Amino acid sequence: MYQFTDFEYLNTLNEEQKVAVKTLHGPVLVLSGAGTGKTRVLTTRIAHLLMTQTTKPWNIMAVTFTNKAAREMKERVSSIIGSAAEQILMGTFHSLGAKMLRQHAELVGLKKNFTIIDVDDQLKLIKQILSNHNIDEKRLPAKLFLNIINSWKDKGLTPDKISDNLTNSTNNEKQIYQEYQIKLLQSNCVDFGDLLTQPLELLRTNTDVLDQWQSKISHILIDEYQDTNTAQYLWIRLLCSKTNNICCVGDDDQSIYGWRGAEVKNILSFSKDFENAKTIRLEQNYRSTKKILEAANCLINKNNARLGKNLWTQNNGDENIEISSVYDSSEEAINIGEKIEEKIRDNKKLSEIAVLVRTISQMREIEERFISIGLPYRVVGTKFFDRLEIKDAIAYVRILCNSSDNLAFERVINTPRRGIGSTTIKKLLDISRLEDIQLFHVGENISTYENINLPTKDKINKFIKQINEWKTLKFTQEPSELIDMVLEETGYYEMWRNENSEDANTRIENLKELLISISKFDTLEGFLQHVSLMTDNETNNITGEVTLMTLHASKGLEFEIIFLPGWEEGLFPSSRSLEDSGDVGLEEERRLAYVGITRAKYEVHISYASSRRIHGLWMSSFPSRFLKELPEELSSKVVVSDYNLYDENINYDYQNQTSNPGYGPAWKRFSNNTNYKQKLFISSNSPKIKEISNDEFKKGDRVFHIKFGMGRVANANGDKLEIHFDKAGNKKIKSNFVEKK
DNA sequence: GTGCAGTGTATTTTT
DNA sequence: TACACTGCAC
Ligand SMILES: Nc1ncnc2c1ncn2[C@@H]1O[C@H](COP(=O)(O)OP(=O)(O)OP(=O)(O)O)[C@@H](O)[C@H]1O
Repeated sequence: MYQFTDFEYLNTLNEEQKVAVKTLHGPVLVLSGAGTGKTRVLTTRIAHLLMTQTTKPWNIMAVTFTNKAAREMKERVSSIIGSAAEQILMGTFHSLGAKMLRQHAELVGLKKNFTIIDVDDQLKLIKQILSNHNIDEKRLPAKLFLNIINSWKDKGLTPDKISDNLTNSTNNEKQIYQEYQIKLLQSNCVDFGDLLTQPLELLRTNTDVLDQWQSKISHILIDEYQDTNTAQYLWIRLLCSKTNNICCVGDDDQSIYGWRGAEVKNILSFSKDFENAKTIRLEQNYRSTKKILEAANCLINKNNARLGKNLWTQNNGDENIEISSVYDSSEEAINIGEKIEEKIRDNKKLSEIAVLVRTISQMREIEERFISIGLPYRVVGTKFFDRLEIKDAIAYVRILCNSSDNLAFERVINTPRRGIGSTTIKKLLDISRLEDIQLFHVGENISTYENINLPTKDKINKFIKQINEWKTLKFTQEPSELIDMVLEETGYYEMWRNENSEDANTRIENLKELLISISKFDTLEGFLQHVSLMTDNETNNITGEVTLMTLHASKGLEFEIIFLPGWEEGLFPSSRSLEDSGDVGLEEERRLAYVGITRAKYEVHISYASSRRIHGLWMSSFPSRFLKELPEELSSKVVVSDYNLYDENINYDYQNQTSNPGYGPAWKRFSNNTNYKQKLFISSNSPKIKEISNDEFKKGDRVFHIKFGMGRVANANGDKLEIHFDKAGNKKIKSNFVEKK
């Protein structure tokens, strides 16, 4: 027997956490709010399972939401138990699924070296199928089918399980799905959804495989359980049904992937799904200050579909949530930049500051601002591997590793230009489809086909010959050297060099960067298997950089200071979300806001702009309804510019947006507004809107503000004034926006 | 088969 | 705005 007192890592836990960690058998659910130490429970529990010798590292399967999270968890576990942590099966559902699938690939008709394709390739494949069916894409866009197929996969539905009442049979959805799967199989490819459905099918239809895995895995641990989908749920149910040793942690209020098939009901019905489950609720938040936590609780309380919880903290801190109203997105970026510079002067670490946005498109302007003021930053989740030149290069890797990969073949055959144009490619595709052979083999036997002219055949032969030569070199050459050679010999580098532009140079640099990441792998196959699942860029943040990312990507992370720009109706909550899913969509948006706020330890800075450019048009925007849902007494309002049109208390008809006064392109109204041109001048020419007025303000002064009218200075601190307005209440305003009266 | 001009449409979030 | 797609001239 062991003694609990021996395990000093348990001292870092509170009593409830200890219960969760020490319950080593049976189903355990830790359901609790943000920052209550759920992830810490999971990490410590893994260590405890090993320290108590309850099981072996290779018998543990731990599922995280991102690969990065898996890496971090592995690091933390090994800091407790040492290098044995390496042997734990740890990763995302997708990466673990891929692992299982590679082991048993032949059972589902794949080869071990199958390629994982991305959404772009999925779409290309569907487009090909639709055009074979003469389906008019204007009427039924490929995207529609993509969404349907993906959502079926999220539910773990293979084509044979699609019953007719699930489909709109006139659109042939089921048949398209079937053909899509056949094409994938022929290319020896899988998509992301397959990494869940195929392993599930594997376990469902092969009892010996199921047996083997059930005996292998003694304990399953899952983080962020609220964002699992049906396919994932079914998979882990099968895996753990023998031992029932499953421990899930999550928070129903942080479920933000419903649009991707995540089912909150998985976490809500855990104790029904797993008999004798122990449910543990943690209530102490260790991350945020009282004010932040209360504001977040108050907001999430507006959701109806939730369990509800008590959260408290001992962390004091007197910073209110700061809500800034700005004129437009450019001023917003400037403002964030200034605030961060202030933090630098206060000796805050840049690595403890993050800007969380709703949409990726918001990032650009902020990035540009950071660049122009020389502020170091990093973007999490931008996909290096999504760039055109990287995809081209990877397509070469793909065809060298898996010659069946039709999509890679198609991408590469005329890149760079070889004089094999769309007509020829169409002929090759037709042959491939009619004779049911891979494009590459069509190419290999090109001389036997009649309807292609000789010069073209020569070009194709030459291309195939090149590929085959490189394939033999795979065994002798370093992977990165080989790809460097491929890019040189194909003339791919040259194609960009000839362009001789700034853009082309960056592309060549990116390719060099790619070679560096390839060189970290022993084989091209190894690289390829990782690259399709890799999303987070590895940049370590030791130098100290501000982090810029989407709210979705921020899940599970924490920072001292958080900026949340773009809290405007339409953007956040996103109008698309409301249109598509109504109240359900709204509640998910609100959870997203909750996630955003609860990332902060000490400070939250929210901002909203009156005007934002959408599709190149200036649109006026109203403050997000979420602002009203934050407690008044916990927030401080800052008016950054006196040209902003609304404050967050404006009466706005959320149900019927177009009925609101002034709704529509802002230029309509602004064109009649003399301030408009003046404002444009200021925002485009002056890097900082900071013409400190010479007027000294002191407590008690009467002042006038263009929007809030008359008021009296309640507090003056340099150019920062706190003013009691006669009509508009208390506001924090910079002195250059008010006049002394 | 290639290149370019003109048109239309889209931005929600990701493994 | 910005990029993907189409149609046309060479
Ligand atoms: N018992 C504890 N005592 C002190 N600090 C703790 C304790 N448990 C966790 N923490 C700290 O609290 C913070 C939040 O922990 P953790 O990330 O595990 O929470 P979480 O519940 O997973 O949060 P979220 O749901 O927001 O992702 C971390 O900084 C962690 O180090």
